[in-house]
Amino acid sequence: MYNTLSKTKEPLETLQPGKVGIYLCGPTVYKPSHIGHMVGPIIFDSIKRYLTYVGYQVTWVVNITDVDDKLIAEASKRGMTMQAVAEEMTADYHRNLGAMGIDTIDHFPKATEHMAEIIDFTQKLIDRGFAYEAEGDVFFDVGRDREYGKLSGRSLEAMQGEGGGAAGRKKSSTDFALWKGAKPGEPSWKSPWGEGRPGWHIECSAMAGKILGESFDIHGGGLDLVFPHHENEVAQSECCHGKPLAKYWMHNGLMQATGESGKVGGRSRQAGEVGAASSVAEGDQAAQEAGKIGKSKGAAAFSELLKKYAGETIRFFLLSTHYRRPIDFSEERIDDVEKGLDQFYRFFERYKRVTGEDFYTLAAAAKREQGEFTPGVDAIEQAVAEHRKKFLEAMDDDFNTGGAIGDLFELVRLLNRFVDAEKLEGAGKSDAAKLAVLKRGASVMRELANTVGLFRSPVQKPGSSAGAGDELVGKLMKLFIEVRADARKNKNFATADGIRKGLAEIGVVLEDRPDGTSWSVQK
RNA sequence: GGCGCUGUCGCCAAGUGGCUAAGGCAGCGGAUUGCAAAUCCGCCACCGUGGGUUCGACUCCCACCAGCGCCUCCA
Repeated sequence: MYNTLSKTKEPLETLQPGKVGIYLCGPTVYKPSHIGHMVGPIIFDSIKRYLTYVGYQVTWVVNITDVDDKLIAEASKRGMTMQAVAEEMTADYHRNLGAMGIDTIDHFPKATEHMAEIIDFTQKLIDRGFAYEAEGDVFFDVGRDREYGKLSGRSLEAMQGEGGGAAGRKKSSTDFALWKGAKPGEPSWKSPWGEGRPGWHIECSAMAGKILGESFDIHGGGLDLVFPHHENEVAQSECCHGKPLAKYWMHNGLMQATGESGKVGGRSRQAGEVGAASSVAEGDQAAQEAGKIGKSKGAAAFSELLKKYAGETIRFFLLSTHYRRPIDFSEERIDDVEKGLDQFYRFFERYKRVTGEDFYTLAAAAKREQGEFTPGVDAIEQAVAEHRKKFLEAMDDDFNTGGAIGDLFELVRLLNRFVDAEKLEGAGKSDAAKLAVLKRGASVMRELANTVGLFRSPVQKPGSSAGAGDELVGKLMKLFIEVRADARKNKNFATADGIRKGLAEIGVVLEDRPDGTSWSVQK
């Protein structure tokens, strides 16, 4: 796996044998989550599943930052208490995770529920000389940390800023707040330094330390958090405990909003070479349109996206590329991915028609070593074994879900080909031995998909399900199909095609098979 | 300006110092079908540009070009 700290891939060697502790930076709950917030959770949900499959016992923590300047601002804007805003957005976040099938997170610590730990942590840093109080604020003294900058690869000299609003009280502009004194009317907690609230980074250090220990295995987050958030976490935690915070740092690429402004940005940059200063603002504006989702004003709430796409579609979309790579977000792209996904869903339906069994509840190996696949005499089993191997190799190489999914596609095609070649579909065909081969292949598919949290249950696509489950609709469709079958029998194809065409226009697709006609609702 | 990432088929996207550079979407041809749909088969890439290292590079190094991120509170 790739480690931001060393900038190389390293083998996973856990602190405790067989156990992995993961801390992922969660959201600051001041606004509804957008798709960018789902990237980390989806990736780490898959990583946890995979590591569990490989044989580790994984503890995964995602924090909820529910006290923050932005939250205070949002609360006053909406005339609510900070707590009410936080609760509303936390609920939104949980709904989104649920829709995504992310149910492997073990702990969701909240900053406001860990004030004692945060204050204690801050006090320790003061006691050890790494932090200082100034008029009710407490700052981390960056100058005291020799290793500061090791994660993000920055030198202190290179970082000069004006120090924000608290410049006057800081020893150095690079110092950051551990504790902020409260202004009148702001939510606050009692502390040795007066009423106040925690700074941005401290809650992660305090809660990670409490749940996972002073040192743990993997710390994750978006690439944009490397600096300053993670750098500061490292600084305060390692100065406080005198030992490494996390052994591995994993950072996911950011979701980008696509826009036609890419060219505009390029042009203004070229202009900037001539008149350096003047074009900066221009460039920034272009970046807002084409840049990452987090800064894009048009970032739709994730819950809106879920009205259009199934959670699994989004998951598949994100998993289809490598986690460290930035992804451009556009609905066309998700549409494409969804079409590919349909290939799997159709196979699962076909599987049921052929074997009479449900793919989703198919028994499969839960652990890697249990699944070692010994091919039988059929050539197809050789191929299944190879795909399993390739899939696992891809996942072993820095969780390459994109490559792994490619193998899944090859696996479906293999299985489809087998059904075709052996003519397993159709009335009266039930060669038990061949069916057993199919089942073994499908169970490998089941096993592999489980490792990344895919195809866990049948998906209802938004927009395509309207009425489909309705009993009356079912009866009507049955009637249509019978009438049409009659027409076909009498070679009255004009009528038959007319029915099919008419239904297609209202989004119902008929498929004629040797053993009958099936129907489904398209989006 | 500093630190870093990326550039592979029309679009998306794996991957490798040397045998056929995955896969998906789109497209084209075929099998199948009364016609479709679905499925299967086949076709569709001189790996940003220019140097260098090497017996050999798309893969390593350098330069350049293009796009992108971070540089104090965005996952």
